Amino acid sequence: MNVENTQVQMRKGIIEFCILHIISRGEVYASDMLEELTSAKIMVVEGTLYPLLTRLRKAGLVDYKWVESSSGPPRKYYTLTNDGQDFLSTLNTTWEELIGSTQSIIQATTKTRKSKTSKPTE
Amino acid sequence: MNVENTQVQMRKGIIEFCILHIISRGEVYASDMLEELTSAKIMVVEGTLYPLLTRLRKAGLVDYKWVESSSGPPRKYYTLTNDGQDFLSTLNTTWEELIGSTQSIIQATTKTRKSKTSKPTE
DNA sequence: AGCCAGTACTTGGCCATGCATAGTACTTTT
DNA sequence: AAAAGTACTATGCATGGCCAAGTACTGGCT
Repeated sequence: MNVENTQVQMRKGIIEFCILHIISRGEVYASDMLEELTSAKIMVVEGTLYPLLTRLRKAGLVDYKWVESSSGPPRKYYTLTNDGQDFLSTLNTTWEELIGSTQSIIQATTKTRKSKTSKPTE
Repeated sequence: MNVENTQVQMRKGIIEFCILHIISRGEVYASDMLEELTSAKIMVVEGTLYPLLTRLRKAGLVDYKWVESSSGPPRKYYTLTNDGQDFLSTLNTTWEELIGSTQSIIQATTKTRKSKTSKPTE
């Protein structure tokens, strides 16, 4: 149990959320997404992103089309499906609730504690 | 890939963060923590909390002492160790960075997109 | 005393995600 | 033709949340 690992765990699920957001703003392919995530200080590697995109496609949340590139192999440009947009809307709500809940916990002071059952330190 | 599962994944690691915060505010036992998490709308069940507390103890981040109860079996009252406090400090920074990064992604508008390599939809 | 309900904690197994690593395929450069 | 670069694919591992069943202690009830 080290800090690095906990930081990884904290990001689980959030990466998916971010990817959906990025795709929702316009057609992109994998390297575009990696660039945006990196510039936002969310470090993601290929081995994480590609399997995730495959999962999203199999779930019907995103779709893609092949577009030939002038410099290399063709690229998969992704778009959100209707289901994907609904999914993202739900996640937006979930995210806000999660932030709110967490903030309420980390900002709570000791006086919040209901001393109904707790009063050790004897 | 359903919403429920994604919501579960989003909370990974964050639960650990919240638990450490709750313990940092004073001695508590498991039911106290469950109560605080529930009132903050973070649904956690015993099967999640107890193994987590065991992990934290084995990692030396928390410690506990047995306190007899007037209504049932004795309870484990948890406290943060020095290592636990250091760990929590680091996580606080991680949390703020994660929030900031995610907000920057979900609030970005299309104009943010660097059209260096991307310009399909022809 | 014997039994049941409530409280607190424990354990084993399942599933999904992030990631490391290696590999395939296509294009351009030399 | 060989090498380098780009884009995508596939496999296997580690971790955490959760379900479910189980253990152990206490107090109330008959």
